[in-house]
Order: sequence, then structure tokens, then C-alpha cells
Amino acid sequence: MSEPGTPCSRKRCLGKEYSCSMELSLAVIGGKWKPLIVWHLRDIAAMRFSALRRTMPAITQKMLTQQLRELEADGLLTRTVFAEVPPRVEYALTDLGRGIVPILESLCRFGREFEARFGVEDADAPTATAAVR
Amino acid sequence: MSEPGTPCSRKRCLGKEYSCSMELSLAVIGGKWKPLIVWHLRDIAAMRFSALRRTMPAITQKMLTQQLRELEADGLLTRTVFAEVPPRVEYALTDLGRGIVPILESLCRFGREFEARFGVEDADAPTATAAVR
DNA sequence: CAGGTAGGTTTCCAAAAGGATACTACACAA
DNA sequence: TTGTGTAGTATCCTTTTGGAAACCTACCTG
Repeated sequence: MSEPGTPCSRKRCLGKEYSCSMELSLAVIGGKWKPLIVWHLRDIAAMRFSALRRTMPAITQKMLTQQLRELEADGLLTRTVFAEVPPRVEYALTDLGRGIVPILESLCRFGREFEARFGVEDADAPTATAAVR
Repeated sequence: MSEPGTPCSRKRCLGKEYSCSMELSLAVIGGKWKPLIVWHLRDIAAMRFSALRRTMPAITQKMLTQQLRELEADGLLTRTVFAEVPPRVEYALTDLGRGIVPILESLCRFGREFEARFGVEDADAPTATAAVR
């Protein structure tokens, strides 16, 4: 990228403003849900809306719809509507979308390294650490 | 991680709640500034506060301080205060912090791939694409 | 004594992200 | 006729994140 001390220039791609390619990537796959969505689609041909909801019980319908549309607009996945009743809509990763799976795997590894270093607890299990906070 | 269709369980590490290691990583290095800070420190022994500010002109003092403290609390960097006047404080990546540099490099590569696919413009340069929005 | 310098903190505020709830359309089943 | 399932919208609200501006400290220089 740039030499230490040199600021980057502002750029724009698909409506996202950023100063370096890394920021752009974070705009594309960052946020609370997008990495999870891509992760769940990573080695499956396609998945329908309701199946995705079941794998992510904490997401609301609105958020899932919204995130899926953004991922589609950014070319990371395809959305296929079947003209059936009840409705059927299937989502599948594109090649571009599959390109970020290795990054998510690295993130997973780092997360586990982090857990190994600092320890993990079960949430909702009040422990010494939780009590201190 | 889990089989398709199986939700993950809630965990906690260093006060952060998450459902899978990937989410934990994003809690640690996600956000608008942290990746940039780590990036600027990536191949330099140490850097002082004012130098970091110069490389990231858009960040405010408050945000830089806050993000640096969080990165320190998560063990990604060290903060060294020199008892001098005017004050001098230096920040340096730890081994743990250096561990995420390869991930940031992957993000950079993906970002460039994304740019290549969809095209980049200079921000503040009103173009056809900008006019359409 | 005024002004500058480095690295902050504090207060207040705006914007963005995320979420709860209610509503829709359509076909079919009981 | 009422209910069920799917994939949504629409509205309103709360929480989180980010930011602007002022203030602070401790010393040094002119």
C-alpha cells in the first residue's frame, strides 16, 4: 500500500467510499450477518430463505432479507425465485462470493487462537469474569 | 464449524459475546479503524500517536485513542508511555497482532479483485455512476 | 507571561445499524 | 371458512458507532 506516514486517497466502487482495498472488502462482507450468511452457503449448492433463517435463529426476517439483497447487489450470491406457491427463493454463492470463504476460514482460525489465548466461557453462565464486569 | 442447518451456541471471550470464532475475530478487528491501525503498524517496530494520526487524517483523536485502547486490551498491540515532555507514547504490534496481518492482506487482495470486477472511481469526481445515484 | 506541543479526556450530538411488530399475497388443506 | 406456509414490506423504535469541539496537563521557548 502506502509508505508509513502517507495517507491513502479516497476512492469509490459500487457506491462505497473507502481509502484502501481492505476497507472496501470490509464494506462488502463486514457487519453482523454477512460473514455468517456466506459461511452457511459455503459448501452447499443453494439454500432457501427459510433454511437460512433456521441456521441463524437470532437474525430477524428484515435483516436477513436486507443483507441478502446487499450481497446480491455486490455480486457475492445469486437469488433465484421460483414461481411457486408457497414462494420459493434460493440463494447460492457466486465465484466471487466463494472467493471470500478462505478469508472467513482464516478469521475462524484466528478466532480460535484468540479463544485459546484468553479462554472461552459459555454465555449466560455467570462466572468470575462475568461477575467482575 | 457446524453442519448445515445446525445453529451455533453462544460463547463469551474477553467480554465479547458471539456464536462462532469468526464473529469473535470480527469483534476484535472489525469496525472502521482497527484494520487500518494494524495495517499501518504491520512492518514497523513502533509508531507514536501523532504519526498514526498523520497516516489516517480522517480519524478523530477520540476515535484513535479509543480504538488503540481496545486493541491493547485485546492483546493485539502494546502501548509504551515515555516519561518525557512533551509526552511520547508508542504503539507496536504484538505477536498476536501480527497474526492478523495475513488476513488483512487477503482482504486487500479481495478488495482489489472486487475493484477489478466493478471498476473504481476517484471519490469527489462526479461521474456517470455517481450521477445515476 | 503568552503560546506551543503531545497525548489525551469530556460532553454533547448525529448517523447508521439493528430489531420488534404488524401487515401482505397466494394457494392449498381441513 | 378459517388456518397454514413462504417470502417478503412497512413502520417505528432502540442501540451502537462515530464525530466536533472544548478542555486539560506539564513543560519548554521566546
